[in-house]
Amino acid sequence: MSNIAHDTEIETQSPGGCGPLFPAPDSSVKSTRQQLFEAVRAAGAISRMDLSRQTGFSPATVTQTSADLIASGLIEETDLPRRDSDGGRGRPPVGLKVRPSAGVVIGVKISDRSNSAVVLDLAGRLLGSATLPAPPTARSTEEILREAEDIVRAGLRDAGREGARPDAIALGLPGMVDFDLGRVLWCPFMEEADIPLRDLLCARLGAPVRIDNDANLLALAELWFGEGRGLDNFAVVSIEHGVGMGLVINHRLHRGGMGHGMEIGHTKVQLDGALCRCGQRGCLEAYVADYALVREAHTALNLSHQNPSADDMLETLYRQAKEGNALARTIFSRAGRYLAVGLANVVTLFDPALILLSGDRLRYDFLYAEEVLSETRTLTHRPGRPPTPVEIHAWGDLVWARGAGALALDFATETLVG
Amino acid sequence: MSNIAHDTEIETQSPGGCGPLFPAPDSSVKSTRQQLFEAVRAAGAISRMDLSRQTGFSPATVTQTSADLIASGLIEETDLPRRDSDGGRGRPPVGLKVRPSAGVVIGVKISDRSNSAVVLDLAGRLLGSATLPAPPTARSTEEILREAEDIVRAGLRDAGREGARPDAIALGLPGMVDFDLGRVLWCPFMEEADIPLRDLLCARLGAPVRIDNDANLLALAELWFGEGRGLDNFAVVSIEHGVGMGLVINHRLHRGGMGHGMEIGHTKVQLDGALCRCGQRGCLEAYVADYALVREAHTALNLSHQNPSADDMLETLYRQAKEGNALARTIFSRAGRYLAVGLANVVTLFDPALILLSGDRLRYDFLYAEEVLSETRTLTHRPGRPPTPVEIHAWGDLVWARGAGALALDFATETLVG
DNA sequence: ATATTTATTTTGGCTGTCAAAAAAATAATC
DNA sequence: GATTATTTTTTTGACAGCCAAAATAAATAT
Repeated sequence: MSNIAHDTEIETQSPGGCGPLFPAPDSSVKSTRQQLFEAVRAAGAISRMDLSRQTGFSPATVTQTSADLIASGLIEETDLPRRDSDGGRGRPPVGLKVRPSAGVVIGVKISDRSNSAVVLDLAGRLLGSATLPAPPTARSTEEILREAEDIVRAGLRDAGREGARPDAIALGLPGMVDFDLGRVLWCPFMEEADIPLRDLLCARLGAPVRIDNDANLLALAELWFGEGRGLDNFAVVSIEHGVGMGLVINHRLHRGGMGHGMEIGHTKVQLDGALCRCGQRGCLEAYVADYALVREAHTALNLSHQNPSADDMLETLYRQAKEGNALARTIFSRAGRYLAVGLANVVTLFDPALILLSGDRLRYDFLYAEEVLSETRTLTHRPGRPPTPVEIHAWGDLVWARGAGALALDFATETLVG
Repeated sequence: MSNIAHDTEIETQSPGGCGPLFPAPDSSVKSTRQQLFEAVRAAGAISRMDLSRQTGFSPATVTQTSADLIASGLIEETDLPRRDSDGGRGRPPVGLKVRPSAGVVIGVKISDRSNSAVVLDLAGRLLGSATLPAPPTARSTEEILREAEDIVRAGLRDAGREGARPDAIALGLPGMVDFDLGRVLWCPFMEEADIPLRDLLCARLGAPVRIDNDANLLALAELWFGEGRGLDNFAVVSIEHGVGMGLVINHRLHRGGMGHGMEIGHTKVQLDGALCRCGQRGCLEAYVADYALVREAHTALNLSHQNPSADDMLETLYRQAKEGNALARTIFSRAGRYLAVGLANVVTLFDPALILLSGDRLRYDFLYAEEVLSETRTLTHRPGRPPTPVEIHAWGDLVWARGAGALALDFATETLVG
């Protein structure tokens, strides 16, 4: 017979109701105006009917709202490339596109090698860019501010808009950045910590500013301009000095519970493993980052009497591996295996639709080798399910700035259109 | 001078526009009616003014909509507990609460030990429950359907609603479940694979059905009835036969890119590590799951001549560890260390506001020991940031069914209120 | 009793959205 | 070349939803 049992500890939950508690009214709902504007920008050029079909708004609403957006100078009519689909009968559609001069935004990336900036119009098109060498030393907040100012100015000059006041500026840098508060909690090349950089920049540059972690910028670059545009969710993993990750969930960048970046570099791939610069052992970064490879190269290449720079050392190690030096090869191959474990864990935990690998070209041959990808596939093999695709995406040096540009674009759109 | 460089590969992206591409009009927007209903349920009992303040709708709208909801028989007025805050001057507020008889839903959990069900009213209150032993053998789809029917009937009987037609039923089971398609891709105790169980159940039980992975149910139980109600995001990790995880992001259960559960159990904690039943090596599960412990117990306890059940063996191992048997202790302590690595990786990657540990009481002493939690803290230590809280949450056996109840409640709400 | 305070309802109006009809602009057909 | 078919876009009129402000209700304080 039925062995019915009551669960007494649950019975007592009555006073408070049930269901998720929402802290504030959901602010993520965009106005029709903004939705349509963004759909126009996403499409490049699109007819009113297609807009209606894509967004679900009625043709009447699209006509009205687009008239409104045109009157505001935000979009304009344009020719539409001939669509060969059905004969071409009927009234030909007229395209809508973002009016380029509706706004200007700037995306900036500050790093320990070079600073760069892109200048974009409100349609997301590149108006100009600039790259300036960055000092290799630790820098004060004041220096960072000046560098930001310089690179912004150089970018505007290249775009032929000297002295223009951008509608939004976004700046990315490595380290721990609290996006919501606009503070740099820690940055590898900054002397000070916990700096309210966003507000300082805002005051200095006379434009609204957002700051973010550079790994997030990569994800934004893919989401806005690259592979990720059509995907519900994906992860971008980048190997530079550290190992970073940006995660897009449901078409939006996910910044984690505390508002900081996702730190794949410090996931543990080995219990009691190699020492990481964070002080812990077994971090992925301690196996695949620059300094980890250099550390091993130091031993393997027997270069301890010289004192070459880290970059040179890495270069040498890389060359030797390519020439067939077994020791040098094992260094890369071990790093590669651990990288595969790290990637596999991301796949297993998040199950993203795609993983994009990004970073310095130097590393492609070894760390992004087919061997690593195949090991990742092995480690995540699930019967009956296709393996998560892992792609290597090589961009130019301006990706980061481009991602920052996307962030700025998003911000400016809210201000100008919303 | 400025070392300006153009990035040619980007210049050529013009045709397609930029920004995320949204596949379909965002369907996640709820009607005012439903938002207010859910706010009432979340609060338990709440005045119209408080409702207005919480949801951001004007008092006028709240009055109108609540009148509408009352007319539909979904909510009703109620007394409000005296609020001592300010003197108690002015017109006393009138409470609103969900009308209990507005609907009935059932949450069901099928497992390899016992099946259970809870019957809830639309306010989320427990009307009745039932638990029936489950056969330890592999079961056919037909058997699962019959068991589901039985446990639903037993639940309704316990709730004194024999023969009632529930407004929604949700069912959870271990394994791989495709929520969106309503299919069981694989379940440890089912003979067949890739079964459209949702639709089969729907036909059999005559009510709308949803099915989900049991780890997700735990997360839903916490989100609706437990610790997670007030949190933006959190993870629930459960150790049973396998190791599962449910992840709540932004007040919503995240089901992963492919729609399946997050599989923390198969994250790799050791390169070339212990063999897992999934065929791979180094999975967390291969160190902390039942069968892993039993495997080691087999060696340690020197019981190979007998043939005790896995449960008995675990019990023996546990007792011996408690009595001070060093070998038995090392088994648990190693498992604990790997669990710490697994948890640390979740913290590092997701940065959730809270991690809840859930599972069988038996395991609390060793796998959920303070030692493990402290190791997790060590492995995730970030200077300047407080450690991610990890809590052990002990529920009764009905948690899973309760989580399924939440899922059913959500479904029924949409149908009845939306 | 009267003033004060807080909650709720009523009123009137505004905004956004849509369905349906009309208009516009083309190709196909006779 | 006129007519018809087809597709896009605009116009029209109406309705739903939400709100601000005023009015009403129900209590406490004086």
